[in-house]
Amino acid sequence: MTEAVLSAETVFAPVRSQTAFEETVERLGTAIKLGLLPPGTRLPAERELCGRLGIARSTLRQALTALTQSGHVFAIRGRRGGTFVSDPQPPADPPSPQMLARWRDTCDRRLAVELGVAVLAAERVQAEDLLALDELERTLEDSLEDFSAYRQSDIRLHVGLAEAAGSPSLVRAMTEVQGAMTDLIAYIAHPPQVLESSNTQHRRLLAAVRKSDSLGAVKAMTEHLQGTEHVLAGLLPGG
Amino acid sequence: MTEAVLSAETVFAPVRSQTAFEETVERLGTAIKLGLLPPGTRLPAERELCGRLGIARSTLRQALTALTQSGHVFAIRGRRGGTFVSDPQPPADPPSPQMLARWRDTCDRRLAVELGVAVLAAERVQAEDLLALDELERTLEDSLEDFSAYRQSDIRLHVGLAEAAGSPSLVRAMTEVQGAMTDLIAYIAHPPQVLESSNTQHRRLLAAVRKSDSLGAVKAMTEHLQGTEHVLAGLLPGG
DNA sequence: ATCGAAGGACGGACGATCAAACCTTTTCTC
DNA sequence: GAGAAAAGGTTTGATCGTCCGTCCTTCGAT
Repeated sequence: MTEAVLSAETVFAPVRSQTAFEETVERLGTAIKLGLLPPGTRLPAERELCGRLGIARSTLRQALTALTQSGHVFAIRGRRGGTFVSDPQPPADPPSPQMLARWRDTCDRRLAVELGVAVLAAERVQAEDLLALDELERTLEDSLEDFSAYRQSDIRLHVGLAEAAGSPSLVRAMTEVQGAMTDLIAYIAHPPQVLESSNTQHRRLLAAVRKSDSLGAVKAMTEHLQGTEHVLAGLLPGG
Repeated sequence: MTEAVLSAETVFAPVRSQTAFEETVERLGTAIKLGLLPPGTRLPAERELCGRLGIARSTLRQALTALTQSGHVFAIRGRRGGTFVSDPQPPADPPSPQMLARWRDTCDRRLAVELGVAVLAAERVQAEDLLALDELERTLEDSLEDFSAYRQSDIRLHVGLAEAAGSPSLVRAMTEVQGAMTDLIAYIAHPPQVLESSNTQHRRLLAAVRKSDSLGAVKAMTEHLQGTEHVLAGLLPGG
């Protein structure tokens, strides 16, 4: 009976109606911040992109204008013009208070996505996926001194795992949740030794995935995520 | 490099902008179908509910009208009136073609949510939660002959676990994904022996959660979900 | 010099949503 | 029995987001 009441809390919680404009800014902005669309990348032409996104061109232009003003993209007119990802990217802005207030919930969501991805990747990974993932892991080894570069490749690795898991929803969820995590950890110092231990976990994770060892992948991933969570718990309120 | 292309596929995928009206019908309808709002339940008064949902009263009424016409709720006027969940509920309509086409993706999403919930519940469950979960598990034992009743309690158990996990997002995600699963499995026969083995897995799951054995919970949950997936794989295309 | 492909700008139409009233029904209270 | 109160039901107008179509501007390729 107390259960019905608890569920009702979430059933009757506010409906979050993002507009197409907001959602587009979010999607493109996150992809850019995560490095999924690296600096210099040319976006599809407006007339094509609005079709792909399923929105009107005017709505897409609103989003692109916002991203232009925030410095994430710039436009070049004329033939061979287009909209390009800026280089360098503008500095990330500090996490919002609401973001900080919900940091644990964000970590929980991330946990779910990453565990699901770990299990499915272990079940479904292809040889070619493993080659790409190994390459990314090697890149990570060489980026211990540059957190920005490290984080970029780290994201690629995790999103790459989601792609190897073969679930479109989980790829989407992974990018969303990595975007949220990036906002949280951008301002936190990550000394090389922390990244080193993170890499150890990456290796264990990939080894388990290679052996199709779902449980091993879960174990490695759990430890991997606990590292982040402990750091955040020490620095943020409500830890 | 091939990776950037793959990610772009999902980055540029259509933005799905549900209207407040649609989202409200979905939320309330799912909660009702899942039994989170049992027949006879009185919803909060319109003037209060629209405030809680963060929408205008006219929008809420659109949603309530839709749910009334589909037979899920009915309204009584006058003082002491209100909007009530119908008893009995209208029969579920068959899964849509798109639903069937994406069934594997739905299972993947479910896997992620359930694994995350399993791990977090094992870490955070309270004694009182365990009492309620045990009670639900006992109810399940007595419902082997009535799949409708079984499914209802099954959902309660899984949502209850999500609540024990203490993550609002995961409670929401769990109800969403259980709603999707319900659409998929409503028309599939579930003989008592299948439910019996499902119960065995429930017991193992709860035992692991009780021992704060995250890995055991993951293992039990994985096996539990594989049962469903195998059944679906045998009956639906793309298996 | 011209054409084509790209971004840029404008305006009308439409639908979803909101806000604020007001109406009708029923029950509780005095 | 006469309100008052609490609920659903109705109406109206304004606002905003979005779509669609059209046209303008820029500039590299031919």
